[in-house]
Amino acid sequence: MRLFWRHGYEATSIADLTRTMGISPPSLYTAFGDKRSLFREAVHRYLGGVAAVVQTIDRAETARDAARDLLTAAALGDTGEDTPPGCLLASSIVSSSESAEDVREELAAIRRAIEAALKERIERDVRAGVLPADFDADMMAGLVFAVVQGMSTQAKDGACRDKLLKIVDGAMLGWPTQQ
Amino acid sequence: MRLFWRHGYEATSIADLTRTMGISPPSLYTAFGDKRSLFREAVHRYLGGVAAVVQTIDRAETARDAARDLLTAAALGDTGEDTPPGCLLASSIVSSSESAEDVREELAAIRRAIEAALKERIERDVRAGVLPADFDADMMAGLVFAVVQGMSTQAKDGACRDKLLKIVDGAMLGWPTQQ
DNA sequence: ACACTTTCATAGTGGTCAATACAGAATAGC
DNA sequence: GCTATTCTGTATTGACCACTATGAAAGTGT
Repeated sequence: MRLFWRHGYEATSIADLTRTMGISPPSLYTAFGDKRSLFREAVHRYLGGVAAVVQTIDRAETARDAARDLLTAAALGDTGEDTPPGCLLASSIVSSSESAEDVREELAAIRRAIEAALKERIERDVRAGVLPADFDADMMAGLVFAVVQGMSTQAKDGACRDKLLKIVDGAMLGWPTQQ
Repeated sequence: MRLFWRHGYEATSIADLTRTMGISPPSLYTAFGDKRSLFREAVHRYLGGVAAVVQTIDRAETARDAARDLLTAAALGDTGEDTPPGCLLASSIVSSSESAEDVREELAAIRRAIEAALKERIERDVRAGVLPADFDADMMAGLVFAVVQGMSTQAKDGACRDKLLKIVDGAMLGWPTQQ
């Protein structure tokens, strides 16, 4: 997983993977099918399942908490001491060859699904009066995920954890103050 | 340039380039040296030079204008009708193999340079009293560039222009109201 | 102890990569 | 008209890609 995380999907070769995992290519293929399936497995382990992420969003105290939790988790995950910089989901396939386009689209679908869950969580708070009626769920969910994506690249560019946590604070400035 | 823009640096092959440009490999190599130099040339044409971008930031009326202009230009550029979705600078090398790591670092340096220029522009406005004394330049410049990066990925994921322009508005909510 | 199944690594498969050697065409100089 | 020189396209280079066929080694049941 670390290799995909560090170098992305296409730049990670089967030979790299077998060398690191200490197994031979046929073992890898009988265990995982093909490179694509192995990558899917890595993404699943990374996220702990899309459903789990969506559930965490739904069960947050408020939409604001959900947004801040997502951003903070991303900032911390992007700058873990024992893990590669950046986010596997955000950075492992951004631009791809046509042969990997469908893998890219799978990741994009996951990103959209999580963003949609946050948007619905925001709309729920708007309906409940927790957030103002003119609070734009589409805008704020989009902003949160743009920032998640952007922080991943910044981490790869060398940004430190404090920098990313500042960005999280900056991204939350548009939310109404608690009171 | 369009090929690099659409598929990224590593996923674009010399064969793709020569086919599209209508020239043969030796012509390309005598004209540009190698793939790396050709890519550098493409980035230069895309940005119109880093110095020009920095100058635009410096010459903006206010730091706020500079930030909004950057974000808006990115949102429009990411969703041009006649150009590939996303941003060449932001998306053409995010994760790379070790052999392309130095090209990636070159792009990262450009991104950092532009962000640093915006940060300094903000600090100038803080010193001049245009922005409050506690306005965090590092935070807001970081936020702007995280959003620029994130919008590029969202555009590649299929986001439309209106969505990105909304995100721009969201990213600007943290700035003090004009008056 | 022996036949049989399963496991796994070596050694390749065809294909594509960035980059170039070389041969033929076109142009210039006289 | 003829040689010399500069281009340009084809074909090739060695390296690496995802993936697999084959054969050796290790168990396992009797």
